[in-house]
Amino acid sequence: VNYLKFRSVDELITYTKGIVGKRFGELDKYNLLEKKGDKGVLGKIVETGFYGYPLNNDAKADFDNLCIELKVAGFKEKRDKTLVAKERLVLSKIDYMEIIHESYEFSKLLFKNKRLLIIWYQYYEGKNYPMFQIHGCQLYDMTKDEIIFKNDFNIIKDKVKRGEAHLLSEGDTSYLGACTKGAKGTDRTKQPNSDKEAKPRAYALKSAYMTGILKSLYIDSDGDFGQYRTVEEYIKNILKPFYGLTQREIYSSICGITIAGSVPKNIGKMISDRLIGKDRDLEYKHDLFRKTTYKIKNIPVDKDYYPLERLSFRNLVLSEFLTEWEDSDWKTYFEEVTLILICYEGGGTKNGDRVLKSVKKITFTADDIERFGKSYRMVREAIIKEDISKLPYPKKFKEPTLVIAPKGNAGDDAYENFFKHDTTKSCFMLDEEYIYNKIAQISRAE
DNA sequence: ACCTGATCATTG
DNA sequence: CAATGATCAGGT
Repeated sequence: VNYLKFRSVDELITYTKGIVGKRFGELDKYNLLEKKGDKGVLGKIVETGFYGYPLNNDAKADFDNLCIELKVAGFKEKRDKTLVAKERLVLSKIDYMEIIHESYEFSKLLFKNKRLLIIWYQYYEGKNYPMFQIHGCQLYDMTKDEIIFKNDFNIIKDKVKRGEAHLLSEGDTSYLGACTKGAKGTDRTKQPNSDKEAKPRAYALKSAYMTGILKSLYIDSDGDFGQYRTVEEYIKNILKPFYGLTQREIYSSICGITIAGSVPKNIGKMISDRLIGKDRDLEYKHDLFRKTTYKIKNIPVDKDYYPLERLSFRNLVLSEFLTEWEDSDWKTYFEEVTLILICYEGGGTKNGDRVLKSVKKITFTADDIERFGKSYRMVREAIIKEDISKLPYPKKFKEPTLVIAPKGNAGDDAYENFFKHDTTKSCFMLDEEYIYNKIAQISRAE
């Protein structure tokens, strides 16, 4: 039986606004939170405790008559105080045998409906669900992003068609990810067109996309990308007038002052901050930045795009490594981030005299992610055993990968003082050769 | 000539 | 005043 409780969208929204401020504890009239392990429990609590649907397996407060699907999603505050979605939103399982015969339009796959009624609650690490509070609700029309969804779907489909289901990764696509499914990472399933068994995967709205939806709660926008289709195009267009110029020349031409003393090590970042925007302001600069996590990096390369330096990431925080790799923030970060590399050519030249060459974009594949997992686990083990010798020092790897490196001020003894403060004086760095290979892969694909 | 640990100017 | 984004520079 379908409960046609709401006859119009307005009626539904007006009623739903009443949920804001409530906590799961007070909504949970059937004590569903006491049982553990049910992933969809929050949705059920809202369906039964707020919309009054009966508690049985068929109970679905999906408002089919209005073509609206209910989703309960969490957000959290990051260390830098920005708000992000807690996790990706998993949709249906990908049936490898079926997908190759499906077209986007008819794929039963994704969303039963194209409008989502999202109820946002705030999640706190290590706290209890009954205390979590609902902060807002929103009707999101996904047809706005249809072009990208369709493209993402076809990327996944084509890969399976080529017998490469085992090579699928979240990095392949923009909004619609193929995320791994199954409690054990060792589960494998059959695929057409190849004898290799692949990890079972599901369609999911990437968490960066969910964050984008969250932002549309408080940033106004019409979702118009204007003349640009991709972030790369947008950035290249901004940098176009400066190709062939040195860092010093670019800086003085945009700031009006020449660099007198020593050249700041982050002169590239100072330039990209001014020209393109600071990383945290990007979302306000252009809608393109809204639903994917972009990170702008500046890097010196030689004439073949071989990096002269490693890529550094933010300082390691001990407490972040309490989480196992599979559920870690670092894994999510590497899965979802798109690095924009602004390349300056400068073999034999010093910082400041390097010449703006080009822009490259890299994302990480499942294979990359698994390698990074090794480094992560080494840090985790070092922390658990309080033994710095377990850290992923560069010399520990035969092949280039993600390694640990000091990052601080004179006198900080990054390794000796590794356990002193939660935020360490060390960071992850990505090896030059590794980056070179990523750049080469992308250039080949183009 | 690299690696890899160390360091620095800028930023929030 | 510590975190960030990156380069510097000493030892091999």
